[in-house]
Amino acid sequence: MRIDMRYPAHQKQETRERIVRAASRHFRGRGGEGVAIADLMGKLNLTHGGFYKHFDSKEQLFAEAVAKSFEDVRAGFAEAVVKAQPGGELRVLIEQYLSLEHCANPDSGCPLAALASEIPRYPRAVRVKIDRAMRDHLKKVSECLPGATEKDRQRNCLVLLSGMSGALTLARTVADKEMRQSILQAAREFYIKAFCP
Amino acid sequence: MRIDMRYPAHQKQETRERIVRAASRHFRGRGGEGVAIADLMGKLNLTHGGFYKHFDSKEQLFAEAVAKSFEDVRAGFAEAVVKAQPGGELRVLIEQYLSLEHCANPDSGCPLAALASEIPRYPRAVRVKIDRAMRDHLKKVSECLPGATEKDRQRNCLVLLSGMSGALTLARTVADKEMRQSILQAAREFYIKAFCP
DNA sequence: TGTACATCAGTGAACGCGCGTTCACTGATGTAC
DNA sequence: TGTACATCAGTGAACGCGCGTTCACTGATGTAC
Repeated sequence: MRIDMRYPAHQKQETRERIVRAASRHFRGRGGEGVAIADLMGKLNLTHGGFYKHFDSKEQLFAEAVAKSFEDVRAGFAEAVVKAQPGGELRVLIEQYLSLEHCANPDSGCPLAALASEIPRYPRAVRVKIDRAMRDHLKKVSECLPGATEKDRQRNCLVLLSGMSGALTLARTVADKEMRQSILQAAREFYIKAFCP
Repeated sequence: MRIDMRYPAHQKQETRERIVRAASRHFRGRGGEGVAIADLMGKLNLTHGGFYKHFDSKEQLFAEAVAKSFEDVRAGFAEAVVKAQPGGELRVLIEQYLSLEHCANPDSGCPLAALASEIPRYPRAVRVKIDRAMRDHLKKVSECLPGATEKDRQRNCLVLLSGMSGALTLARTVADKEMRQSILQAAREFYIKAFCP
């Protein structure tokens, strides 16, 4: 009897990560119900059947993909922030978040803006996972914010991030380009004034 | 040959309105894809086939229902505002919007918070219709806001409404009740300080 | 070094269900005469 | 006042499609000996 029959290679892990990465973009771009497993796998030159070798369900993938999206966004923040002059980090963060570019590219942007209104409708297990990722995100981003105590900074961060995501979503909703611009601009000015020392 | 064969009664109009009203609640509560025509009609003791005597498509209904939702919300505002002491209208509006009650009842609440992130994915025709309703809403609500010119007030209104809807959506997303409370409270304090003279 | 073989990621057909939309129909309404 | 009949809101079976999930399979990997 064999007891030590090892599985081959770590390639599985890699495939799994490719799926999550692709899903993260697709979900943000098209919403939870706009993404079909077969399509998603097809984009990676895989067939849909294999999906269940990696995930229990589409919902599980959704939760992981959203969590991953927060990390993505933070990476984008970090990139922008190092280019900022000292003291101007927060301003850069706000300007980037409320940019036309972010507005036009939901699939690589903030998952809160892209998916927020559908998340509350997912089952608790999914939401708990997303919740954790979000708190983590909040905690990390709050380091850039003003506030005497950590609690203060986190409260500010909550308000800033939710406010900006609301403004971005609103901008994406309106059909008129000019209106979109002016929403973004008004929000930029407001949040910079409110939060940048 | 008869030329003047009138249709019977105005009852059709009434049915149509009942459908829009029910849809307005259902869509807010479950999202665009969470509502099935047959279900919706069933709730009104009608069968699904008749739906197409009133609407071209589900999307058309969605657009109308969302537009209707804005009116609903305004009616709720108006009700709260008359109870406020003079000068305190805006504060009441903010407190009501960011209340636990609004948070717990998306189906009778703000469509922006309930549906915002899926609207951008609808075809242009739908968005244009929703857009018009939203501008109308904005214009009317902006009368309660501070600001020297009408443009100023509208800009403020844009920022306030989008910000609050972001905060409300975030509160609905988190799984933990205490966190939900503290999001709402932080946002309430912030927006009251920022906008109430 | 070579051969048998267990494992398991990935394949693709099939299942089953939900649901938007169509369509032939029914029966109540109310006008024409 | 009564009767024939056109209209059309509402019915419910049927169609067709998309899609999540399952399952028997294949073939490459790499271990055992």
